[in-house]
Amino acid sequence: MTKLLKRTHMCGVLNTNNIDEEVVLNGWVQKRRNLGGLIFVDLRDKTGIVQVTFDDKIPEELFNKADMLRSEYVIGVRGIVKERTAKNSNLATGEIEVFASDLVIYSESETPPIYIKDDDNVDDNLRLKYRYLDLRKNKMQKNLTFRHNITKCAREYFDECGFTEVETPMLIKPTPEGARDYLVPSRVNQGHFYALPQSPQMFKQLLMVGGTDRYMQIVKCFRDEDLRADRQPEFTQIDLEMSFVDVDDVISVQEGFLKKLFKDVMDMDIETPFPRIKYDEAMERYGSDKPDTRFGFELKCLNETVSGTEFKVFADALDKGGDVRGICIDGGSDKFSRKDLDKLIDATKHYGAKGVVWLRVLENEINSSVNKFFSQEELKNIADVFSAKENDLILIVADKSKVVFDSLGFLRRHIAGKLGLLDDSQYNFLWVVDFPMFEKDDETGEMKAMHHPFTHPKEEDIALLDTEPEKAKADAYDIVLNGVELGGGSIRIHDKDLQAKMFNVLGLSDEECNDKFGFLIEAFKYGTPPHGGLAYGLDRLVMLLSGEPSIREVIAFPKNQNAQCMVSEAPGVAAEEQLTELGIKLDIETTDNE
RNA sequence: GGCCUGGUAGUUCAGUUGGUUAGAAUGCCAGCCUGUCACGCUGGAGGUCGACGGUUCGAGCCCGUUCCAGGUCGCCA
Repeated sequence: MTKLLKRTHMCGVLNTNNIDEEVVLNGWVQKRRNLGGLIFVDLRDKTGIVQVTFDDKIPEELFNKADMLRSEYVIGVRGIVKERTAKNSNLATGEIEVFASDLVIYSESETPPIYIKDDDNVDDNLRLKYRYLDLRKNKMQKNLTFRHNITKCAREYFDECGFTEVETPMLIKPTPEGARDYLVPSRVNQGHFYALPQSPQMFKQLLMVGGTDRYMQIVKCFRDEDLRADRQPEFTQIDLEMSFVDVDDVISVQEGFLKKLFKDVMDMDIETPFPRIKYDEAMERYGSDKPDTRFGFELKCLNETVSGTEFKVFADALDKGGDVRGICIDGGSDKFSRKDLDKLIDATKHYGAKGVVWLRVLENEINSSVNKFFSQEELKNIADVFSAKENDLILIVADKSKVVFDSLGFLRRHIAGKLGLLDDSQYNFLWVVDFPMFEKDDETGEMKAMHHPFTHPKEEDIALLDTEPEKAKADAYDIVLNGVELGGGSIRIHDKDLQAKMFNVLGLSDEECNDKFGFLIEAFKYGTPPHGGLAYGLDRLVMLLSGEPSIREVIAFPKNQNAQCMVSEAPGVAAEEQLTELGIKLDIETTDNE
């Protein structure tokens, strides 16, 4: 065992106040620069980098040892802090350096496959495979600390508000609804499976029945769905539930949290209460249920303006009960060439749009892709809906509503990005409220709960459940920041008759209900407080506040797009004995990593 | 499952119309160097061009198949 030099200071905190102090530092060699009779070593730990200097006043043996140092060697150094003769303003510790008097090499390192540098540009896969090296980057350590500060703030705030952190089980009953479950076989109950929770939803409601009053948990959740830049198979929620509350109560507690959060971790004062917008209005104006309100380009409906038109695309859409809507890009006409427009139009095809009609408002006329079908006067009428002025660009989509909203919602945000209108320093919070209770499954035509089956309808819409359930709105809300859904929740049903009605609309038989939610329904028989809650996507929250483009940057060991852990190579093949013990026979061949 | 982009040195990339020995930067190794901090200078090593097949006198480049990665749509109560 090498001698341990007991650390007295972290590298990144040394400054001119430490001059003439003897310090002991531990860390990794960022870089060695040998100038011949003088060796500089940049020493790094999670706080930063400091320069250690070896000169010819030290014993030759020590100097030679310093010459052996290579990147990522782990060392201990004893030395005296001195003011630098040549200062480095790019380095936080650039005013000083440490003249070494002792050096211990704890461990050597092979040449690392990735650079330990914040601004590197290395293949994601390589970063994930060597995540422990990647994590040595100052930026990654900052992100982990930042995440820690956010969870710390959440625990403090909700504790002050009377919440109790309670752990709910990780091995729960599979639910065939919603996202795909991760299944865990039970050895003791062969042929039976646990699921890993997609959220602690039912258990947190049981806690309310159990008198916990206010619950919070920072909790891992699991969904076996395809990955995205902002979606991992295991992710973390700040999960909350409160008894004896209505929508306003939940919202005001959360606004208090976000205000404190921004003060504590961003040192920013944000204004509360946040604006609230109804779901229908969000769709009408932004084509999205999570609108980014940092810029304009709001949607306008053209159904009336173009009614009676002979242009087949518009007429067809209207005939079929669809919509004709558009957005106006202020001063956008000369920023997008014909080729650019073609690219934009092509990109909207992902969202089902078969085409996009464009209008350029010029000095004395309106140029458009549909000049053949519309008179100048008709085009002018369209432009007037947007109060368009010279050099504006209008983009119109006609199709069924969902396609129109999705396409324009995409175009709106995409174009804002291209025009550099997404200001990272601006934080626009928004509550989207009054979500519909149900959505129709396109394939089966069945009604599905938009949020989940325990969501409370708005008081005035309860009667609609019997007559026109598709029109019923819910006491459900999402918190949206700059176009990203940070969290969502609802007031829950606590009345068993109303719950029965809800299941009825969803087309669930008593048997199905019992099978899926029996224990919750049973619990509700014994005195249930009115309750509601909300859950934040912690990873997204950290991503957004740290300005990272992907949640992988704020998760220590994320999965790659195929849901594999590149470090440990999970998932792996189970041993034959394990499977036998579990009573599981595979009907496919598996091998380890090809 | 669909679509888009990519895969060439340890790493990041370039590679012309298909042409002879596949380049650059950086990293690595060795030597020199006392104020560097992207140290400098000199020299050196380093390649199954993702894989397989095809076309061709000749393939990093063209064609087909396939694997891998990222993004995205579907999916995500």
